[in-house]
Amino acid sequence: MPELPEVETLAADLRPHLVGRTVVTLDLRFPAIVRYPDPALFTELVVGRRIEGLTRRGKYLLHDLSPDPSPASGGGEPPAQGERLLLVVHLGMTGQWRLVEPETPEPDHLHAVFGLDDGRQLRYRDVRRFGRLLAGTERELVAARAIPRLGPEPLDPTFTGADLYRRLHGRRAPLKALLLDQGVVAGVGNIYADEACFRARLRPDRRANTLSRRSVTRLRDALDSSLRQAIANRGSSVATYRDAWGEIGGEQERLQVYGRAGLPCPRCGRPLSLVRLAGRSTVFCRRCQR
DNA sequence: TTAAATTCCTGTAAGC
DNA sequence: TGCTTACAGGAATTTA
Repeated sequence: MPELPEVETLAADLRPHLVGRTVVTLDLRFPAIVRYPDPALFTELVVGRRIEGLTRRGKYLLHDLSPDPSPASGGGEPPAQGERLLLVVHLGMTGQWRLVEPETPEPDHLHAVFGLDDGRQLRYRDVRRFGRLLAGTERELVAARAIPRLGPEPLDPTFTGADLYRRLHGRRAPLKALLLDQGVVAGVGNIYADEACFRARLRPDRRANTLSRRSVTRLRDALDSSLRQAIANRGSSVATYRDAWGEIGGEQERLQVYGRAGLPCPRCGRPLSLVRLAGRSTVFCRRCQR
């Protein structure tokens, strides 16, 4: 599933190809994949705009669009904070965002095709349709609750153990449930929540309010190293994740606990346990994680 | 406000 | 072989 490292890989790969391109056509095969605004308005907002930037926030891909459909050369002042016009893509579980030549055969479950001014196509494909497309200004999307308030970026150097501790203390939910809460920290999903808990040697079912400051600092560092290693390996392809070129990542072979229930713990060799937590399968070592 | 449960969605695999 | 069932899970929504 696409989590922070997978979305980061997509953004970095696509950025040099997309920045400067203009969206000239949009073929919405499954209009309900557009969650905001309505599909007609979405099309109106996106078609004719130039893509001026591509960034990631949490698990969201943010495409900055030119403020004017037919921008005068030279450009004006950059938009005020919150006024950036964005094309937003969230991949959900099985979403794929690919840049292809137009003659590339069409796969099943293709929901949107964006034609670019260089002839290539940006295709949104999503078997389970948990993903979504949105467009609007940053301010508008948040005000309309089309995008939730997101917690800090775990790889931001200003995100400290003390910061995470403040967000966890007083919460009685299991640690894992809070790591999955995008309002606590953005971009972490089931894979890297389990990996970070293992690295930090913390049981994922520990009540968050029982964690010491020291443990939470270890957890912050574990999140950082798990996510950075995954980015270095171009993400995990555990199910249907593919990069912008349709290729798989390399991190799935290096995961220490996710998907390895019953297999030996990489640290102590005892079989890894499987439990259900926050509605998610959760794998951890009963001996190494306390 | 918080926590837990429910819902959406379809391919895959297990069981009979 | 063919059918049924459980399972995978991000996050919005609902319930307590």
